[in-house]
Amino acid sequence: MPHTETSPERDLLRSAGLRATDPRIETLRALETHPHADAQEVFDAVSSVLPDTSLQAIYGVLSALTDTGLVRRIEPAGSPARYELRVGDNHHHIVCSKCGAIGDVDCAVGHAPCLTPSTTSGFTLTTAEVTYWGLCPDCAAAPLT
Amino acid sequence: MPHTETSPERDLLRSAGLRATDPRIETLRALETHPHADAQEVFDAVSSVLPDTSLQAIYGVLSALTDTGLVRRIEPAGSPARYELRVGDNHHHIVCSKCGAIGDVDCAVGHAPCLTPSTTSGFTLTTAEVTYWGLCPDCAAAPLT
DNA sequence: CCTCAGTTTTGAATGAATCAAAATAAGCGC
DNA sequence: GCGCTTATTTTGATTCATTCAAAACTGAGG
Repeated sequence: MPHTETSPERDLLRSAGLRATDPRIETLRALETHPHADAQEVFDAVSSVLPDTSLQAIYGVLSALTDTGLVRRIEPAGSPARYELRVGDNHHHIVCSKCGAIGDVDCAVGHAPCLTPSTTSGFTLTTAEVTYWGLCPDCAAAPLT
Repeated sequence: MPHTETSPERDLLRSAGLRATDPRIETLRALETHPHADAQEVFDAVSSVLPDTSLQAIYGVLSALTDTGLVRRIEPAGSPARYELRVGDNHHHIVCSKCGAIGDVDCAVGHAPCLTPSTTSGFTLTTAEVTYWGLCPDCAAAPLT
């Protein structure tokens, strides 16, 4: 009888109109523990609790969660897609250009105007996305490798 | 005797310390004609002039040009890598979330401060990248398909 | 014009992600 | 609680963009 009991993850799934399955519940838990994990990392984490889970199931879960807005997908250049729980929304990401590590960055200061482009080539603008690039603490500390 | 004559592309390559080969010259020309082209599109354009060129050669050319800063590589989520000639640097990109088309956008207004994050999770910041998302004129005109 | 390192060709391999059919199970109504 | 229906997962194969590697070639300095 898998997960007859209630849980925050179960409620979250149900309120989004999704069935509360074990892989989905464990995927949400994995993302709590591993922010910015990619599909493989989520799979590894879920597998340790549900050994019969397939990687394809994880892809399916992640895309269902992304479609319903429970999870956000980020795709930095040169990195596989990464996922994070949607927690409010005022933050961007900083990516280590050496090792690919990702950090959260609070919304830039003084910027409501910043993200308004001056021209849009005829496009209808819906969102602006900011990605910062730099070095994570570890890579900055080991510049000579 | 391929390209003994001088040309803007040849000079550009030589001044970057690269050998002026036909595939490189034609790749630069292809990017003048096709801004934001991906490797396949560059290959198609170059092939029409140099039928013996291989796709792998194009990948090699693009990575040499990118490494020397002659060309900039952009990688919007869900799109293969795209390339553009480095022309000054005050612009960002707007991507059509429906068809993937890309447009240039002049630097956002009033923004020197905008791209300064308030916290950086311990990362050393080097650059900030802005990507706008929206609908291109064509996709905005055909919302019912 | 010759030589050699930088390039390209040719052919194969990788990694991330998607597709599809069959098997399974969540949660509705009874 | 019990089936039924449909959403979800499993299983297995496939696509696409990109990279790797060895051999053949060629630009350009001497």
